[in-house]
Amino acid sequence: MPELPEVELARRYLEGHVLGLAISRVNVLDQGILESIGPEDLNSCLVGQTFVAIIRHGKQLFLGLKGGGCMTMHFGMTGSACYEEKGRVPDRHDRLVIDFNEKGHLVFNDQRKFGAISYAESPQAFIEQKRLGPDALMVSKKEFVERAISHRKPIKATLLDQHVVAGIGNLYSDEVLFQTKVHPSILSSELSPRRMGHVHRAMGEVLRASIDARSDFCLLPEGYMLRDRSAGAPCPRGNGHLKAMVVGGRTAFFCPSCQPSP
DNA sequence: AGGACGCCCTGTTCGC
DNA sequence: TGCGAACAGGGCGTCC
Repeated sequence: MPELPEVELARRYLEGHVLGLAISRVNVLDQGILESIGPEDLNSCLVGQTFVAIIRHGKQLFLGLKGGGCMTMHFGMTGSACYEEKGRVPDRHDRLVIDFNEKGHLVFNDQRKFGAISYAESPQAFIEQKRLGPDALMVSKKEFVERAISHRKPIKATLLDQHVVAGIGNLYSDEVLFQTKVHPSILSSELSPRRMGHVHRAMGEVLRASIDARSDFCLLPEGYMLRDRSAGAPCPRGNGHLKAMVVGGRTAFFCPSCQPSP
């Protein structure tokens, strides 16, 4: 499930593969993934252009165009992007293919179609239009604490709210709360600034650790619950077993012993 | 403002 | 064995 670390890895990957290539054709295989733009318009926005920068904000990617403007890309749950040097063996979940003059292709694949592609004048314009909060890796402790503490809802729901901070999904929110020993259903507004500061620090550490591990959970440090996030799995600190509960409409895994209920 | 749903979508897993 | 229900999950919309 692409969250900030996976999207950052995709950003680096695209940066290393598609910059500077001349776009010759956009082939929309499934219009369902286009958001507020049609295939023809997207085609005319892109053809003849080149990508000059790949920018990430939270879980959102922006492929900046030489002539200004950018293609936006969101991976939803199952989305991925890859560059193919030669002809690609077609996959039934390929949703959009961008051909380059140099013969390569950028393929956007998305099994469950929760992903989205659109066009924006700038990343900033898109971020404002969607009212996304600051990026989880960029936000200062001060701003994060202020924003998060102002919400009277479970801390888990606050971390998942992209308007508060952008980039955290269900899995990493569990890890951040486990690392800080905070129960997922404690109200954000009930946490002291000091503890919320700890959540901020853990958020940065967890996201960076996952990027460093190339998002391979097996390579995460010992003591990370994402190495085995399931009900009944042993607590990484040896304090019993993990438990599942629904918070803010999502399944949260936590350690009842390390993260005492409010 | 926030909670509780429902919907989108499809592959997997579970229960009968 | 086989079928359908439940589930997962990000984001958005609706109603209370």
